[in-house]
Amino acid sequence: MVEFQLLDVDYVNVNGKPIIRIFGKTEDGESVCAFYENFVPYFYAEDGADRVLEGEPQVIEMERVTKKMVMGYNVTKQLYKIKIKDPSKTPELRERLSASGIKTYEADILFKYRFLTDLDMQCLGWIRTNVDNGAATNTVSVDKKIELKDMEKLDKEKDAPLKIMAFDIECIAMEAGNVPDSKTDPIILISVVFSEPYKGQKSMVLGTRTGRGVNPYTSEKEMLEGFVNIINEYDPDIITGYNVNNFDIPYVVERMRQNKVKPVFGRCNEKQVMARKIGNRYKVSISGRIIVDSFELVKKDFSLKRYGLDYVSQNLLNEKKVDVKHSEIERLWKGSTEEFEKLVNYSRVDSVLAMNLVQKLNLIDKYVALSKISGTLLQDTLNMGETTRIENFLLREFNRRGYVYSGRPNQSEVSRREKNRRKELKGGFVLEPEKGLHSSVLVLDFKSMYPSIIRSFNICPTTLLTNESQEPPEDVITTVAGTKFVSKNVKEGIIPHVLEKLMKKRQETKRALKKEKDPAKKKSLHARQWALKILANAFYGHMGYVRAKIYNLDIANTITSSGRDIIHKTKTEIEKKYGYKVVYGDTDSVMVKVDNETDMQKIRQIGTEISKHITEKLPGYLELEFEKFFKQFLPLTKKRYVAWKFEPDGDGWQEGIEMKGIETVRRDWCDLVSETLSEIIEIILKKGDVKGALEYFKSVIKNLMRNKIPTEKLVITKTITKAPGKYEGIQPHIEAAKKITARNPNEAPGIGDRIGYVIIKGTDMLSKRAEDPTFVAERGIEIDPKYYIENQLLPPMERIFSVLSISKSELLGNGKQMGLMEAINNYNETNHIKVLPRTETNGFICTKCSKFYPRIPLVGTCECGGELAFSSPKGMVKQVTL
DNA sequence: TGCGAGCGGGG
DNA sequence: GTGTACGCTCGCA
Repeated sequence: MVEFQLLDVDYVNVNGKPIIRIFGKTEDGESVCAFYENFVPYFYAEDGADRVLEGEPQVIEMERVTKKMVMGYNVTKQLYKIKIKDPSKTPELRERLSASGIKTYEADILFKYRFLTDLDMQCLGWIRTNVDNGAATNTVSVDKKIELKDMEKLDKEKDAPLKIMAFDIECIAMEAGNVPDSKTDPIILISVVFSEPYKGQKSMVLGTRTGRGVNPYTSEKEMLEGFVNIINEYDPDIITGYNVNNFDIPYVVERMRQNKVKPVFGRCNEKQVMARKIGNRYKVSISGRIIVDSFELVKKDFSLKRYGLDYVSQNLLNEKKVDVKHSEIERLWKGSTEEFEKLVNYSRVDSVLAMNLVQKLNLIDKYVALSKISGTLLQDTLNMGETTRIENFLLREFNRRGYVYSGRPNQSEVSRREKNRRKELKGGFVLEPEKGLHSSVLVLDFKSMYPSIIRSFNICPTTLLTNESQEPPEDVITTVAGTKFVSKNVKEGIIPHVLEKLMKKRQETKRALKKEKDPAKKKSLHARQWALKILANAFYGHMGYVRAKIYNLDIANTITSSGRDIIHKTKTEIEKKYGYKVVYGDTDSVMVKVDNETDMQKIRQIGTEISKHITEKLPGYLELEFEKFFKQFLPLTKKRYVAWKFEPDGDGWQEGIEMKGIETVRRDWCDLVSETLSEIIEIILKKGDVKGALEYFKSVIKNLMRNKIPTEKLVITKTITKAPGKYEGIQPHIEAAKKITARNPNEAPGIGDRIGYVIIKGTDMLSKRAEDPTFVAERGIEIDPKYYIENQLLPPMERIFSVLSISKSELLGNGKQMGLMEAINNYNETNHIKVLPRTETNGFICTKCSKFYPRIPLVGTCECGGELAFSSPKGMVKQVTL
């Protein structure tokens, strides 16, 4: 008997017959490959297929079947179920049929998914088989080979232990300053890190130079062969590294090709590792193993200013890279023993960090949970988007109930949909926010609004009444959008049904999570409830996604218009019944100003009371919830606000600053901006002191004018993206790079390097005044305060103050809300810029050439010399006086 | 405001 | 492999 957990599936063609291979792992950590024969590929096609495929040798059998269609209530069709020999011939047959105007169904389901769906097997699910014989094949390299004859699916929560291997390569670019080219530039070092010791070692560095801690090889070819052997012997389930998908793996594969080394380090001895270029990215696959690119996962899961390995490991792991610049690698490689050792260590640490990111941040937990729920293979869950998961999930649910799933839209269908969607799909309801700083605001949210709407109105392609629907029944729900769905009594929609299952499972999981003490189980339960939420929330978006197989604009519109209707009614009811003002609302939430109530007990009570009342009045499963309390709430525009929030936390409250649509960290801002912005927001919200915030802003400007701000806070960072000569315009970071190069040709920055610079005083054009911060600090060169005030500080600060200057004019002295302008003029007499309060304006427009500016340009006039006027969505408003 | 181009990470 | 595969930021009108 063997029990194993399913990790990956593929198939091989043996004598014209496909054999499914299931790669898995036992609880003891043995790798398994189970072969499943006699699974026949098939698809469906409409009438006429018999004629077109007459005499086709691929066809084994054509069976007449009646299938339910996904789109429209009670639509059935007579189809042919066409069984064929070779799954890879399907596209060809599909195209032939389609050329004759015959529609096909499920002819775009990958064979491995056809298998998983029909046998109802889950990725990471457990399988038990009584056969324990080694299958007679040496095409795979695993601990156990099994012929899968009789099997049983097990309901087992436990996960098999997965072996991880991280690696990183170093190479030297022939052309200095360029990224190495795998066609010409050899690999010099490969570092490898193991999650379980391999030959007693936690890590290894392979190299073509001898030295301490290096496994030496006489040539690159030999080293690559050594690398292949290590992988195959260690037999990892997961291969990771930083940017392995788009750099290391394609690079290694190409070097192997150059050196005539077979890139075979998957669990199949016959399949080479694939690294195919698609667009400007690579798609890589290693059969039987899972590639986890820690760079791509970090980028998806964490919001950071930068994603370089140095920055990422510093910020997420609090671990440091060995400090080696790319330009130094060649020198270290050719240098002294010590220098070489530094390089070896540098390489090793990079692999360690890639491994630590995966392990310490639990990067794959979420994807494991998503795979288990959606039935998508882990590798696909990692690489692909939500669409794949939803479609894999729904294929099972629809097939199980006698439906044949719709096909993927072709390019022309996609563009047709895109055109209509832009015109016709209306989004959620966003209330124009009441201007000003509000105190005591309740935030009430609809719990999973769109899923609840879908369930409440039984919204599903299979319940939608279309003109193809047979015998429209009496019991019909007419939605606010005018669409009609049969009620649940007549027939429960599949999507509402699965949503109910998912939402209930989530509640159960959350309950279990509360009781669970074991940290490992807690982690997996947490990931599970998260994945259930993500999947449930994705259905609405999916049906409104133009590439979805079950795209339906009417359904998407029904969901959003129901949402708008509900929010609208909620607002009206709250204002009518309680006399409170709804100051803002967005899609599924309303913000209610509760006079100036500050008693937290009372707040909670009012919030609960309103939610309860509204919930009772609403149809179906819709539920309004008291989410949190904003002690101070400052809306800037739709979708953008800052607030001092208090979230209920047991009997107490969790306090914090919430910012929506406002970034305090942006890569093109220097630290001074982020710091000042955060500070000002904090003063306004927590102290309610707009004047104080203004004073603070003035003091920052004062310090800037007196050259008292540390240079490092003024550094702006940009990446060199192409050769210096290829830049058309003059750009500050390029000018700074030129200066660095001129002073020290050894340190010349190249393509891909990030350049930090500051803007110094002078008469040259701005870009020419960009300077190396170290140089500026050493020489005590004066920075240009005007630049920092106008280009860096002012735009974000003005966004905050402009909404306040109107509503809080009493604080600044009546009619003298130009405080910000004064602040600047006090310290800079030559300044021409006036900050005007933003009322109905969305920017500025030239009176002469009509060029639009979101903000007043520095020079105060348009490029063409024309004068600027306020622009509003309704047109030009009034003249700007400068 | 609304859209298209272009780049990220890696050495 | 029953393949065709981003997603955000920035500059420009």
